[in-house]
Amino acid sequence: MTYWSPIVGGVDAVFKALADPTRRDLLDALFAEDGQTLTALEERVPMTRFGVMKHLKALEEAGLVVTRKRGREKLHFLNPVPIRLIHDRWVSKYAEPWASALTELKTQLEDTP
Amino acid sequence: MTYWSPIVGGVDAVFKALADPTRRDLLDALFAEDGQTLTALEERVPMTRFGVMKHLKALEEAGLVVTRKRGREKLHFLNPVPIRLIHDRWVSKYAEPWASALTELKTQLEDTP
DNA sequence: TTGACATGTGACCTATTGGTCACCTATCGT
DNA sequence: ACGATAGGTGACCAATAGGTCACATGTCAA
Repeated sequence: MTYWSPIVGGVDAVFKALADPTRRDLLDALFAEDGQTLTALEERVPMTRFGVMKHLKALEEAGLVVTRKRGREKLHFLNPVPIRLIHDRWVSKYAEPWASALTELKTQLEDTP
Repeated sequence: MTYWSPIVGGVDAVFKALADPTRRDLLDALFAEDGQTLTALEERVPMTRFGVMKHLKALEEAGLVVTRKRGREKLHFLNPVPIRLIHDRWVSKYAEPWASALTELKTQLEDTP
């Protein structure tokens, strides 16, 4: 069951969105400076405005980016919620057991005289 | 600088590998039961052996799966290291500030009389 | 040794994706 | 009102990815 999901296209959309290096670069750009406009982001990436627009659309549909319009410009903000959900519900599943296995090993070693 | 990398194709390969639902299913299958063979995994997924092979190859090149040969069979094991690296170096960057922002807010609220 | 079994390779096709462009709408400043 | 600026749409193309198949190699078990 899903309690609340800002992820329109589901988990799959988030993973797919993160799969492209350009989109990760855009997230990095927004992480460095939030609320940037399309034309500002366009300069950060070797691509025409239209390519950037498509990537931003993918990020937005995945819920990784939220937007607000101010006059004729569109401001883009990073939304960490989906990536946090991915982490909590999926990444931790694989990463944690390994970490705890290490911890157990450590404990075991320390407990052995 | 990279200290040690089991990720052959780099971070990008890992993200790309995780982007496909079939490959995530395969990881789930290996998470449920480690060391499965190709034909065993084939039954878990609506696809021919060859499709599964390609997906496993992608997972292996991303370092998410490691293999061992036993006679004529090839055993597949889940490797949590790359996903852990992704988490530590990338996911946490976006997820953590948000979490700490919440924590700060909480602290602030509690400190206000 | 012979047949069944487990996996591997390369060609092949189709659907999807990344990227560009011509053209269009809306808003700003003067 | 005007040109300049910010963003949007749909068509289009090339590259890649997902999937299947014919065929081929290595390994087990009787």
